[in-house]
Amino acid sequence: MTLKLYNTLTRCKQTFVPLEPGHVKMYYCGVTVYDYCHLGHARACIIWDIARRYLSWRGYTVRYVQNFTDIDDKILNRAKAEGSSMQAVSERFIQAYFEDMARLNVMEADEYPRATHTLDGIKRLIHDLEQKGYAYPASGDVYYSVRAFHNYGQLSGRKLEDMQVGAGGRTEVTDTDDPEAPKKKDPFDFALWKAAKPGEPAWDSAWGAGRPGWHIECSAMVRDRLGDTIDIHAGGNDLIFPHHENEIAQSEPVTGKPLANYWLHNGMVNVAGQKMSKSLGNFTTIRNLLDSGLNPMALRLFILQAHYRKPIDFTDEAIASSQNSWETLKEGLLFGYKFGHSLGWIDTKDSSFGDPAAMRIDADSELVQRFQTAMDDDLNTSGGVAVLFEMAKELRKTGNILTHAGKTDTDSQSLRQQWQTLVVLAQVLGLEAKQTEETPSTTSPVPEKIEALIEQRAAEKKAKNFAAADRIRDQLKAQGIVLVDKPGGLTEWHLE
RNA sequence: GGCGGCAUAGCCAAGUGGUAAGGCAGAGGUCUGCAAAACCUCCAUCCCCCAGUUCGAAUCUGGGUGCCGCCUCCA
Repeated sequence: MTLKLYNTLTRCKQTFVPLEPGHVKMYYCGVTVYDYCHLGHARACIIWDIARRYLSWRGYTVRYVQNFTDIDDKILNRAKAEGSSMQAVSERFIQAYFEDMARLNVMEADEYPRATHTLDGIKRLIHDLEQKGYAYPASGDVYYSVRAFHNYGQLSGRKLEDMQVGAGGRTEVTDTDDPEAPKKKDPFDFALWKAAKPGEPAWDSAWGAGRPGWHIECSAMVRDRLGDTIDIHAGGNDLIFPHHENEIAQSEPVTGKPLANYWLHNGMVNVAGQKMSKSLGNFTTIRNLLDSGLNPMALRLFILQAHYRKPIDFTDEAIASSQNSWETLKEGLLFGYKFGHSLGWIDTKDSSFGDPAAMRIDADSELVQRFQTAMDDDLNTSGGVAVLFEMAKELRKTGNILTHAGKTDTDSQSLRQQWQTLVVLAQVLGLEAKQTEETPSTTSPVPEKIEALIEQRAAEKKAKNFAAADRIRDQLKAQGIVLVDKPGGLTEWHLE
């Protein structure tokens, strides 16, 4: 079986073949750190986290690099508004980023280059572009000459003559507010270097003090950290044009090589059918969402239910559905912790128990194969999740039978295999159930007391004082203790 | 104006030529004093519309309709 990925550059699904067998160089265009991350960022981060996890699971050694854009007008504006500095603002939101991602169980990248740490590489690249005739200085700024690059538009599939300048509605052709407009030879040219403005951070350069434009940092970081050509370049589909188009234009004339072999783009998160974005004001931050009680794994499921290239709609109903879905999956994932001991598994107390890295599963089993087939098809996560649910429901059922009947017909080792397969595959999607989620720390119930109450309830039932019997049941329920009446007048209890 | 995408049950969603995965929600039954839990069962003759190709179409082709994204802030 081969992994196929949809490549924006070629507009089709292609068999993934890395530059170097067994190794993958992957770069994800990360966030501009001027505010807390919202659900849209969560989607991108989770999807590329899963791409990376899946590649690793498929046996590749993945080198995963993600940048932080920490030089930007929006960061500066925020710093000004707060009477703070650009550095202080970006540090704060980088910290917040790490906090949010840890909660979402997004693995850390191998490296997190920042624009402010890549100035040498940026200046070198601009210098090379200038030497080769792709860039020109203009009163302290340096611009990229779009018409000098014949392949311009290859990624986004557009021609310069077909594009409307300012169609995005933010700049107008004759806009006098755009101070760069008169300096550009062509309206489509973009800034590689911006001359310093008074009171703003600036770095020395051959063109005078200033700061880099937005697109150049990614070209420079990829080159510095991963080399001239990488395997996978990922990001939101709103970055295809101009950001990724410009990255190609900046890198390829200098190196003479493709910047990336596979360009992968995720779809947007929508609210009421429209893209979630800062400018529309319809965004929800990750931390707000999680602080309001949404389980991070439920949020993952929300994102995984749809294919990564399609838009997904953020609604209360969808979130509630994901929350309930997670409860189902979680029961399957916790099976080993709840029943392993009673099934005679001897290692349930070991520190490595439940660790997917220590588990060996049957890679040829039908379920694993189905999972892999789905994921091999351009990361069809919703197909993969379906396999997880089938396994989780089966385990939940067995667990329920164990709770209610005390025994099961399925043999212990086979159950162990089923459980481990679920845990391992869930881990590939970054879905993990913490054992601690299960046990409420509020009250540790005293078994003798409960037994006494159960006996008391049985007596009340016998005397047909059902109201009194129900009060006892409700009282225990409030403490998280669920009573199970079984045939023959027996009552058992377990924690919720 | 240019480029691209999407349309499948009450909701979300996979499936891209062989007769509709999965999730959420819902219904009936068993059990029960009633519940809860559990167990069993059910839940799209059909995939936006029209025409065509084919033995066979949700899937391919042509034409519509509707919605969305990008066109120098963007994940």
